[in-house]
Amino acid sequence: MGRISFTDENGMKKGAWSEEEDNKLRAYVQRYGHWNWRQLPKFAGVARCGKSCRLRWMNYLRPGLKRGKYTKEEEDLIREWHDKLGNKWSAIAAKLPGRTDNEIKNYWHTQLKKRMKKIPPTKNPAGMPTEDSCKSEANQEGQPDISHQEELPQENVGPEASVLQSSERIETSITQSSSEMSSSNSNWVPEDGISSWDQSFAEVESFWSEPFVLDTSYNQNNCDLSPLFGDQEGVFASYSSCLDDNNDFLYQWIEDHP
DNA sequence: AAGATTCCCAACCGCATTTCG
DNA sequence: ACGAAATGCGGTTGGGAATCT
Repeated sequence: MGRISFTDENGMKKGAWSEEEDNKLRAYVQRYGHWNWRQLPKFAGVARCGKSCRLRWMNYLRPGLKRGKYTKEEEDLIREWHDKLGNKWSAIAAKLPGRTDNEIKNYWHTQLKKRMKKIPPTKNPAGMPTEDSCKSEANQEGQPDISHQEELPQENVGPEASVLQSSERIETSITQSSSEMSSSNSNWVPEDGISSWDQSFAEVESFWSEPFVLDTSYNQNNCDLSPLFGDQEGVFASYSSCLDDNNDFLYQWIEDHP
């Protein structure tokens, strides 16, 4: 399914993603995170714009995504939260782990919207604001949008905490943590004590200039980077391990705080 | 069997918001 | 404080698959 792929006037590929492109993007993001979507496609060896890569990762390649039919519970949740929040798809998606905003949006338009015509809208039990009032109230007087009100536990310290402090958006934290770890939080130091990211980056620069080689033996929890980085492997291994831990933590936290 | 229509969903686009220098 | 760049969000579109006639 999807659109026929083609190359635009800037040499950027558009339309449906090929398996090869998916593999390149997946392998790259799983190893190094999305430190900068704009630059990422260049390093990942994908002829796509950053925006397109981000979308593909978020909606299709990201680990932990559920696919297929919606359960009754999920359907009820969507109805309930759409009632409260309106078309705040990303906020609704945050309530359904494993589902993307795009997916929920599509589901709403193709399934629930039709059915809602048959079923009268559910009465708002707690007098929650309607879509419109929610919108206006949330944006007044500097109040954060309701979709961004979740906060993470205070007791978090260390690299994770500094990342989390930089973002109050839980749903953003899930997917953005790795990029912030490296780009926004540039003072973060890998566990092995190597303090200069730039230095390390420069030392392995040859990697970036080499054509991308898909490592099919890649294992998220046990990736052997030695063929690529030699002695620098530790930098990236600890970096990627930190990213994984951070993501796991966030996913777990969301599970525990529906 | 084949053409028409509808459904579904991946992907694009434009705008808003956030971040950074 | 300001502007540019990066990122995120929601609406819309395009096209393959499924269904209907």
